[in-house]
This record gives sequence, C-alpha cells and structure tokens, in this order.
Amino acid sequence: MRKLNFSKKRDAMLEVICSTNTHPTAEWIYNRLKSDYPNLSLGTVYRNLNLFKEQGLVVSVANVNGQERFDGNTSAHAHFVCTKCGRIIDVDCVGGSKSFDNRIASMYDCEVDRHTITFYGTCSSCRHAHSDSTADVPGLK
Amino acid sequence: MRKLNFSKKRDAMLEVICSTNTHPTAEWIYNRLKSDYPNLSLGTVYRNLNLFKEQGLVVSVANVNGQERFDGNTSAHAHFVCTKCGRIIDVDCVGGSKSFDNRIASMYDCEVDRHTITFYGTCSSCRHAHSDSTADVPGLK
DNA sequence: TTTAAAAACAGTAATCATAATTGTTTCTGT
DNA sequence: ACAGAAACAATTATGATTACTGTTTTTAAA
Repeated sequence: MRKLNFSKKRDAMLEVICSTNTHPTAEWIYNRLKSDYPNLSLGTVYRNLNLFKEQGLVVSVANVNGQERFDGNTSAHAHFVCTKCGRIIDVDCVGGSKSFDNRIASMYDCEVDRHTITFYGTCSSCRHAHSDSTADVPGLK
Repeated sequence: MRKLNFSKKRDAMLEVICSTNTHPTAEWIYNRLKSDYPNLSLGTVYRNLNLFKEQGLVVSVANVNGQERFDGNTSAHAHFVCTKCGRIIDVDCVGGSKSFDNRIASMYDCEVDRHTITFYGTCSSCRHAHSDSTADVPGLK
C-alpha cells in the first residue's frame, strides 16, 4: 500500500467525515470545508476519499440517488436508508459479525473482506412528515 | 400505481432478466436483446428497469463500478460481489428474514420495505486466477 | 372495425457524478 | 538546501443515466 504524506486538507476531510453521522456525499464534505479551505478542489475530495477507502479509514455504505455515501465509523454496523429523504441512519443491533464472512468464504471458496447490511424504507421523520427536517441530509436534490 | 400497457420489448426484457443469474447491468440487457430487437433503444431499457423496480418485479442489488446491477429473483437472498471482476453471486444461506425488518422498524420508528445483505471480496475464479473466465460478467471495463 | 386517448418507443441531447490530466506547489528525508 | 515524491487546483473528459420530442403501438370503447 502506498505511503501517504501529511496533508492539511486530507486531515480536515477525515476529521469532517469522522465527526458526523450523516454519511455524507463527496459534495457535502466539499461544501463543509470550502469556507475553511477556500481553494479546496472537488477533485481533491474525490481523490482523498478513494485513498481513505484503500486504507480502510472510511467505508462506502450505500449509493443513494446516484451518489456514493461514506462513513468514517468503520466498526461493523448496519444502516437504514430512507428512500424518501435519503437520510442514512446507523443500526447497531444487527449483524456485523465476522463469522458471517467466514461462513460465506468457506462455502463459496472466496475471500470475504467485509459485508454490508442495509435496510430500505421510510424514516421516522418522513412518516410523520410534519416539518421538513431534512436540513442536514446529504445528497438531497 | 400506474397501469401498464402490454409491450413486446418490455416482456423480453423481463424474460432476459429473470432467466439469468448474472445480475446484469442495463447495457448487458440491451446487448442481449438488440439482435432480436434491432431498433431497441438503451433509453427504453433504463425506463423499463425503473418501471420494474417500481412494480417490484426486479430489484437493484448493487452498484458495481458505477453501474447498477439488477436481479429478477426477488426472493430474499444475499449477494457476494467480487471487487476484482465485478461478478455477483447469489448467497442463499443467510439473512432474508422479515423478522429483521420488523425489529428495525419498531426500534427506529420507521417503515422497512426490504433489506440487502452484501458481501465483498475476491471470488473463487479471481483467487485461482488461472484463466480469465470473466466472459459473461456484466459491467466489465 | 374504426378511432381517439394513452402508453411505448427511437433517437438524440442534456445532466451530473466521478475520473483523468497537467502543471504547480508543498512535504519529507537526506 | 535540495531532490524526489506526493498533494493540489483547475480544467477537461468520461460514462452512466435521464429528459425531451416526434412517431408508432396498444388499448378500450364506440
């Protein structure tokens, strides 16, 4: 694996990703940082996200409306995706065991690196849809 | 839900999707059919795929290298995605229970329509990589 | 069976997320 | 300080998917 130099912007990116639980898009991260780093480039965000994935610092949890969604919390946990508003919620009570992976590996003679468990449906906010509380949901049209 | 007219091409699409276990891309379906339907349009394939999803006739199982992958087998089952060759393999021995969904629904006060369980790793063929047996894998670059 | 409205379609152009390229700047170890 | 590596911005390119427009098929009812 490649050796990485230090980089202020990359650090800031990781900081942003790890301190939110909104499972942001590339663009959300970009918008978050461009006030602090006015000459940040979207290309840099994409490139660093790929590096983070390579290094296992960040995982891709879903693709919602054509946009990849990332998570800095790499501990094994599932996700719920609201198909109405695009919100992604952590689900900590199910799956996430390595024993799944091992079972599949031996059954199918393959190497299993990881697995994802993702639920799809309508979130609490959207069900009770009183107020449009989608302010902080990344990837909204 | 919308009322659908009959359509030869749409029928053929569904037939193709349901009689393969390769979890094809839109383009793979298009290429499969264009010998029988020389004036089939890729736009038609995309439009009908979206209709199939709406109607629950087909599910989207993964997004591999930026391409959506479909499955005409809508019975609950998991998938293994080879990150080397893009192959997707059915995994029939895990998950798929509605009780998961119900548990999440009550815990998070949400409506759960479905869930996906997806394993990522290196498939048998790619591990033993003697021959390039990726002939029928959709979505290969 | 005409016939008119609705839906499906081809062909094409437009979008939009992401990737690649290029030339410049910043690190980092020596 | 300096040379090579990595990071970066800016721009351009790519490629999957969607939207649009005018034409053809399908449908159901007269």
